[in-house]
Amino acid sequence: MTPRDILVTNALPYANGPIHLGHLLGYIQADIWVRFLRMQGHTVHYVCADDAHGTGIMLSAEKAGITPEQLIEGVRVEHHRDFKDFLVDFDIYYSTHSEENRELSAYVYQRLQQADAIATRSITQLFDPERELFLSDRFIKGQCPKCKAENQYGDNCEVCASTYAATDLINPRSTISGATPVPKDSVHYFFKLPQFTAMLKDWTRSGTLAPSVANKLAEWLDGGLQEWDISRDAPYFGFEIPDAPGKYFYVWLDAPIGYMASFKKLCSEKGLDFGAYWNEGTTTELWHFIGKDIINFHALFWPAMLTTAGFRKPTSISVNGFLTVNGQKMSKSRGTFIMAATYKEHLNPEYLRYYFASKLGSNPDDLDLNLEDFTLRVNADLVGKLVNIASRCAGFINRSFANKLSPLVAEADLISNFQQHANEIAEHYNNREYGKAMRLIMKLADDANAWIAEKQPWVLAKAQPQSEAVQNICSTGLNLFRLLVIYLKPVLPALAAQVETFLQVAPLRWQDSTTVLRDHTIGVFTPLMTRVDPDKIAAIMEASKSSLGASEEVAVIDSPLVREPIAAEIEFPDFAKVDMRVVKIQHAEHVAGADKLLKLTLDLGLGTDGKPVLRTVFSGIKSAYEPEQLIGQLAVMVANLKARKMKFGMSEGMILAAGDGKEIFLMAPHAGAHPGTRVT
RNA sequence: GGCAAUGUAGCUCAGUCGGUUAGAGCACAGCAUUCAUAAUGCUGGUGUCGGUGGUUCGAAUCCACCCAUUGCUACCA
Repeated sequence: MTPRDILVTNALPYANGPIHLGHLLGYIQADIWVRFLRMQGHTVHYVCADDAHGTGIMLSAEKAGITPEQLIEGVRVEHHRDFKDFLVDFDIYYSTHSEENRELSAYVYQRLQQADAIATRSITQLFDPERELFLSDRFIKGQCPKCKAENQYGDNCEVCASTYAATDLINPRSTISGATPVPKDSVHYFFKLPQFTAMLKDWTRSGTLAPSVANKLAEWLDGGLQEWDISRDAPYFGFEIPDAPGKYFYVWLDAPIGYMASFKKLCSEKGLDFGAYWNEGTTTELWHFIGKDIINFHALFWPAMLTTAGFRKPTSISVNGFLTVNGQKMSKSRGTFIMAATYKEHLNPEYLRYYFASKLGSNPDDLDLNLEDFTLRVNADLVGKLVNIASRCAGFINRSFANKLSPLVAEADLISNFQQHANEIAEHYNNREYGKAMRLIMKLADDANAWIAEKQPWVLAKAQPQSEAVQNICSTGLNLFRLLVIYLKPVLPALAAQVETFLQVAPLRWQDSTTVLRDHTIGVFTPLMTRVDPDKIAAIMEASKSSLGASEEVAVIDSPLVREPIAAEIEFPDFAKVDMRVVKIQHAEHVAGADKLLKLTLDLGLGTDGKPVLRTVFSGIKSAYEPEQLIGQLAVMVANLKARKMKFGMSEGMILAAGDGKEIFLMAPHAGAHPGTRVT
């Protein structure tokens, strides 16, 4: 096996909130890979850092009344602790707000400039005049220009899904100050991405990416790349662009460079060769583990930047999907938005590592953490199957044979069969097909238990406790267990460490799967892992509800008035144009083929001819009312509204109702009002 | 709206270069066992493989359309 030299990075979490279970999926995936390769004897450097720049951090710090530097250092320590708790074994956990990153970002930028890959031009953006800062789309809300839905973000409408520019919003307002944003021009710096289209098309199809990821990128590549805006105006927490006072690098410019910076710091600490991992033409490997939400940054912008700046491109990018809990998006109200720290308080992190591993493949599919399935699977596989093998064999060895394994094994074929699977399992790990590896390992655990059940050492021990056969069988069982633990060590490093102590062996490496313990003295067995207590799961969900539900409420005030602010002022004559009348609903019926409409016949009272004036109105109130309950009721209609042809007929007016789209309430006069009376 | 991914037993997932009665683990039922953290073994039923139509001697697997879920739609973080 040729030794590999690999630099592995994990996506940089944003230094603006705690690590949750969704984050952990990607980190645990990468960590398992790193641990596996290290066990095989390869050289792996594993780096990460906090992503510490941007408007979000600036505003959070302000809100907390501290400096951004204070905020990000506090969060960094917390993040690093969470990762350690989940046994994610980084060589360094740094920050993008570092001197190394400032220098590297400036360097890369200057190389881009020299290569004529930077353009500048003035663009118009919305500006918060109160706070004096430019507003990105997520900080602007207003009415959708297409469907008129209220309270939509500046980039797209969640109701009608149309996309638009923030400047197109009706009645836009800053979510930071509430002020009405004004358009303002400013010079921005752009990375000329389109000139790399051909290179990227080749690179994305060169085997560095999973096919489904390459397909995703093809959407952008075929649709035509745009120049990428890499500057932000002050005030902005980040690095100022060299020779451009008041202009800062956009956080996503310096975030991936943070991988380099973090590694550079590690190099200076450990005397490693930075260039051996980053220079063009190097033979070492560079792997990025990321979530599928940031594919474009890593597989489009980043390789283009690296190439232009004279660095190597990534060997591969491994993409993971999102985590769902109980089949749904993580939700604060359901208690499934679980923080790493909350989980850690109640449950063993290795349970989660195993569960993720058992369901992870190399593809970027979403992964569901079904808490009931989690409990059953962990208990059955780890406690019932795996640990049980040691538990049922160790007693005999401890009690009757002075902790000594026999010089012989009872079933050499079985052991050798276990050993022969090492390569296949290794292949699965290497390909990040952990689910396949776990299935295979658990199949072997089943075989081990079945074999012990067949040999019945307890029956032999009853007749003759000191029987050599008993020692051989149990020694074989413990050897099988040892092999399984070697195979599981990348996933369960803490369990493996306990087993190393129990078996009194040096830290297990992959190569150790070729050997067998004979004539070897072990320690006394103590329970290695306990079952998942369902009460703990309930406690986690309860804690997740209370800790997060509350803080969330404070941040966002939700009321009809907030969702839909009062419209622009009008004069009385404008109001007087609307002629509203009391009506009696003479008849109401369902409309065949209509999802939302009811057909109403409204009685306006007697007309000049002495006959009742009747109007037909189609009203979208089907979801809230049954026709029968409406008949005979009083209501209010707009009587002078121009008739409108609808799919199901003419609608001659509108009936007044209050509603937010979900609930609907008809307006009704108090009892005694007469049909035809004007409402003013 | 466009694009993409996903949709296989109660649950979580394998499985498709088209080919015998569609698989695993868990759950469930019965039996056995009691060395082991009530752990283990054996046996057993379970599915219109999202829907409709097509190609084919033959389709979970290929094609078309549709439905559902999720995501993306880069000058958001």
